[in-house]
Amino acid sequence: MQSGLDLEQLRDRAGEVSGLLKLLAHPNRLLVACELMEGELSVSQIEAATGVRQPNLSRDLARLRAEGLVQTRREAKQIFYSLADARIEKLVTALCAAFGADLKPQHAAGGAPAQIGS
Amino acid sequence: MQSGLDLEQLRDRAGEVSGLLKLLAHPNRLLVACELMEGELSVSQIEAATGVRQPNLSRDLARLRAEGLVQTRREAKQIFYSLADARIEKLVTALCAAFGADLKPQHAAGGAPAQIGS
DNA sequence: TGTCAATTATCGAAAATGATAAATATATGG
DNA sequence: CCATATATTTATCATTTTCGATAATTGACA
Repeated sequence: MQSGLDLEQLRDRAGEVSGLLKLLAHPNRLLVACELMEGELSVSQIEAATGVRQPNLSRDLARLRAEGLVQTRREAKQIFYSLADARIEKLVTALCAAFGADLKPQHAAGGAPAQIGS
Repeated sequence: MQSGLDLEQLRDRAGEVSGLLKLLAHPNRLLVACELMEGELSVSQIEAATGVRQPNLSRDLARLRAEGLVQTRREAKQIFYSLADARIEKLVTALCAAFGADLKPQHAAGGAPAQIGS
């Protein structure tokens, strides 16, 4: 029985949630989020860890910043980023739970399929 | 200790995962996914449930179809959609877990913030 | 001034989106 | 069989957003 999930709550917040998803819906930003899950990092460190080129990385970071998902702290020439919103942490953790475990095609929905595709 | 999440696996699959996120990173498609979590639905039913206009809904469904995330079954004039990929179910379930529960700003990361903004 | 760290600006190509119109498939009634 | 209605998809259009790459700019410090 695919019973009582909190589907209603998710539906109600579809806008908020999808907005947040969009922020992680890009490999670079998802990578950044992953890195920051382990703690504060400077931009250069993030660049090294993710391989994203600086200007683009900076733009992505700016975007996360604009949405309040990350914090910054300056130390001399470097700027350190860290997560600042419990929602990303929850989301990334959830993603780990969903994908970290294996992921075989274990589905078996309705009845007999009948693809439209043509 | 912010220790052993399956972060590495998530990093490795950043491309796959972010691609999947992108599919749900739009209110309409997220809504559709939510509806289908409860079972098979015809296009008109989805339209009624989500309020998305038909041509756009159809385009979104086509996209989900193209990625193999949904199945279709024709019954007379109507076409019924259902989820066809365990990953979305896992993802939506994870989202429910992450957002269905409350969601107070319970963070407290690094040290003293020092926003860049301005 | 010069250098390192990071951000912003800009350009062009590609993708996404909402809206509207046209097309396909499946029935049903003459 | 033809006309028509229903259900759904595909085609376009215009607008906006996104993205990678490159160049220019700001901030901190020796």
